[in-house]
Amino acid sequence: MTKPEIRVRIAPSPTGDPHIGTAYIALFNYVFAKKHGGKFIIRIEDTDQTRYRAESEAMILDAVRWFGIEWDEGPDRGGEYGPYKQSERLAHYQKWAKELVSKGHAYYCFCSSERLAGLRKKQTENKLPPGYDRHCRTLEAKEALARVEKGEVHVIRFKVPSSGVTSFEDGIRGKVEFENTKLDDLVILKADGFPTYHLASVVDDHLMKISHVIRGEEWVSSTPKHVLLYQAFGWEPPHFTHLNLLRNPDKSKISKRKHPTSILYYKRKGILPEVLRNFLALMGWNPGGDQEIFSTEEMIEKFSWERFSLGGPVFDLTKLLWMNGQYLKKKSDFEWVQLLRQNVFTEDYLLQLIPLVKERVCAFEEFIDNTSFFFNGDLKYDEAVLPPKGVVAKDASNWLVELLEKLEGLQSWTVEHIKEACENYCKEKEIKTKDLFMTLRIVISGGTVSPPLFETIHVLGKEMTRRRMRLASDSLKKR
RNA sequence: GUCCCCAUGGUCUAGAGGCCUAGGACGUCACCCUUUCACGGUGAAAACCCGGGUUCGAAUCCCGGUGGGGACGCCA
Repeated sequence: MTKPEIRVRIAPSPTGDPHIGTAYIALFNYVFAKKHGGKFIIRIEDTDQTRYRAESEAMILDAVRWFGIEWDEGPDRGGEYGPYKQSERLAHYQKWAKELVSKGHAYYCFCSSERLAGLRKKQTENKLPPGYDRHCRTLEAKEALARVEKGEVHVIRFKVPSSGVTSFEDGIRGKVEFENTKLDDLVILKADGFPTYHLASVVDDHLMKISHVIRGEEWVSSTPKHVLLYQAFGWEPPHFTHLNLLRNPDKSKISKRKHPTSILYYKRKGILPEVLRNFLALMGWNPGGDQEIFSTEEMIEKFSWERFSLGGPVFDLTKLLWMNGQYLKKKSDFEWVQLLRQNVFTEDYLLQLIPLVKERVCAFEEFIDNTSFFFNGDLKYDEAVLPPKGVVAKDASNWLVELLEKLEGLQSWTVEHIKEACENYCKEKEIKTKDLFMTLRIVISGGTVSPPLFETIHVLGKEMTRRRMRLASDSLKKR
């Protein structure tokens, strides 16, 4: 008998920027797979049509590739168990959801979102744990089917047993138990025919022969639901391992409001991918002893879950920067030239910059001065001049926060969209464009003189813009 | 509110009952090196959440509290 193959996956959902948490989870999945000669798979979980961003999928794949871990199967390279995009696998989920209905493990539910919202509100007000009241669970199967056939809007819910205990063996936490009475009947198939995460991941993990599910701690409390689903299907569940979540400096789950979370930010900043891997590895794991600098190959060689400690690690930019310096010092001068050409002075970036400064530069000696803020990280400027005359610091801080939200919501990062968002915001808030734009100019460029604002923001990119606006609004708030 | 997870300096961590006078790293401070800055070197301040057990002995095991986090969506 040969041992079953180790197969692990990451399942990012294309709803925004490639997330540092994805890189973290990916690293441990990858290392675990390589340690045991297994396969590492990427599956795109695009089952939420409302939050779906077309450009996000390619960005995530590119970011993971940059991060330096290669996948064996995935949406772009296929594999034996494809397709690797959930939106292309809808038939599976519908089939298996109906299977559960016919076996009596799931039922049609016709409750409206309004009813559910009202229910939740009432439960919360009465200090009860929110959850579905199983209103449709007792419907006659025949009657329900008739309503479905009539075209009534419905979802499919899973029938959680009303007694008993569901447990699983976590790879690093040991046995975790939940009482079934504490679980509610989760939706597995939405009204639009798309599956929820719970159904899709269980079906796919089974179909793709995933042996170990290594994911973030936020999934611990839904794992019993997944185990129950496996049981209902009559499938063998995979091994589950839940990693601690990366934290903001205030210990809450890492979030872009409080900490840069985009992988692109770190890339843009000039962090080497091998440093990010080394640093992330240290968030919970270490090779033993005092060694802190190590390659991913070394990590694979020495890896075991026994050396993984729980407790949410705060992601410390300062130490990351120190480590990056350690690596950079060891690079040869020639390697530096290569790295600078590949990461900083790229043809592509220079071509974006030149049109912005061409008219204001008479000789190349002026080029650096005119573009330095495009290459710098966090800027230094006199905060006193940030709020326009007659505006209090706190208001200016709010402008930045609110405008940033608008910019985050943009469907694409184009000059037109940025311009529109900024101008609309001024109109909405009855702010003088001159006031907002000067503040913004200083925040973005560090000075009162710069190339055209929207073009500048566009070229600077979302990650840096976000960082500078957040930093500025935070320090304004404190004034 | 309910359930689940976690708990060593400000931060990342070592520590698997005596090796702990709790080790390393980042950061901080001081000094040295140096025309400056940085690097580098030396040193310092800084932690076992609290209370009960178990044990000859507990940072380490058990229980309870406290604290932090996560989850409770037709989001993942």
